[in-house]
Amino acid sequence: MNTAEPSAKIDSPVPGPAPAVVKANAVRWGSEIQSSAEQGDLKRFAILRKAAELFNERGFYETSLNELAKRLNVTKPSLYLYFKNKDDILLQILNQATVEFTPAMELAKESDLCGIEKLKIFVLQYTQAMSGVFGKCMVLSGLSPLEPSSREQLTPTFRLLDTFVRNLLAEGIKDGSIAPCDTKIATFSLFGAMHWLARWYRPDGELSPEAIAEQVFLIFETGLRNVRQP
Amino acid sequence: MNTAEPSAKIDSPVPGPAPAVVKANAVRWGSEIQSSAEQGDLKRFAILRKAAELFNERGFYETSLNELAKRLNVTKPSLYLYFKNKDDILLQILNQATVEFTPAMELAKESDLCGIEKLKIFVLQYTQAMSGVFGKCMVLSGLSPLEPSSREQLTPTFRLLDTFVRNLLAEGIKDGSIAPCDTKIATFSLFGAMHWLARWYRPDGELSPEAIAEQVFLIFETGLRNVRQP
DNA sequence: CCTACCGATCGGTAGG
DNA sequence: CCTACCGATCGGTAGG
Repeated sequence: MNTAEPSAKIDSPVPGPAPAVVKANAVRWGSEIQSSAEQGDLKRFAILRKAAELFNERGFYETSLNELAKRLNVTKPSLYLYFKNKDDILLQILNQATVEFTPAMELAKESDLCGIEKLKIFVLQYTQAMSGVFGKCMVLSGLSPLEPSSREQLTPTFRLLDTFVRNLLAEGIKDGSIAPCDTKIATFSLFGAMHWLARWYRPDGELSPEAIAEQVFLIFETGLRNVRQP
Repeated sequence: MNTAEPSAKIDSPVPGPAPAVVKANAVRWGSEIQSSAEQGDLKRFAILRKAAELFNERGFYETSLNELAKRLNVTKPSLYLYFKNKDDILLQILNQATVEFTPAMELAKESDLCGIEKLKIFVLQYTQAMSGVFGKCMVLSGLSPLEPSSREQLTPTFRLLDTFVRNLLAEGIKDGSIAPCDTKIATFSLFGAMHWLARWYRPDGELSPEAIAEQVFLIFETGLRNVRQP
């Protein structure tokens, strides 16, 4: 008797290809039949989501696969039907994180605005992506627990992310919307601020992710010094 | 049997450069005689330093005590003469980090400047402290690997650090040198930027810690938007 | 799909 | 006699 249906837990505010969630324990031959492949994807995603939650709460190394399995009401060997090993779980979490922050780059790129305005779009989108479970896991667990081979699989994406922002700053400096500055350090400062936010952000806080993102951008946009009253 | 005093306070007056570690097996009655207590302190600090380096390179969990001992040309049991356990090593590293960043608060507080100028002093000092091995370890390893009891021992200091900066911002807003903003988010953004820098900073890079610190502050002080050419 | 169990390696500590 | 340290091995637990 399997009372556990991990896919029933999924509620996905995911920008990416979030699988539509239906009650998986519903009529097996009802109007909304699912192929076993679809069910497998849902289960895989449920594991991914719960794993990210636990990694964020306790840390990657402090979370055992027995614990993860227990929280999903399955047994440890079941996890290996969907993932190669513990490393693979984190890798797929990080892959999901990249899926969720990629629109931030695309939306900024597609817009026909000046540098600082494009940066605003990016910062707002990216910060919100980092407030999700997968984004937070990317910030909190990072790539260091991964085996070198898994890490190398992700580095191109992160390098792209970095150069994207740096180019955006350079573009803004060129079009005059951004003050001349060290784009490398500005880029790192920006990511640092956004990632640090992901660290302490709690969904039950006072401010919404949108409001936080706007405040962060505002500080970087106009600075802290009061120009009117020096 | 534990002969080491894990709770022993770190008396090392070392904000920045570590004491030059001399070969302990050198001339026993040379001109520079050391008491066994002094030798013990030097050895303890040498372990601390090497541990921080390894934790920064590979991570806390990826570094075994055997590996640490090997790199110090001693055996693992020797480590337990100076530390209670692996947890205690990280705890003392973080204690050293707090010793190194505390002057940043004191110097800012002692100065008789306005809010934004005090903030400048703090940011410059703190960023440099974070570019040291102990500061980097604080950022990279963090408090999460610690047992709850060890973590609780440090949280007051970090809470103090946070409120210090937030109060500094409030002070600056009051004296008119800092533009009105959400001090909570500004504080987190600042720490995020400074900590992220510690993450990628390499001593062999182009820019000195001082130059980097100045750039970081400049971005937060004046912002990215070009006010002359809107 | 579960119970049971492995090979490897960890942190920590015994005796000499 | 004490300190520092070694070779050998402990119990416990991780991934699989």
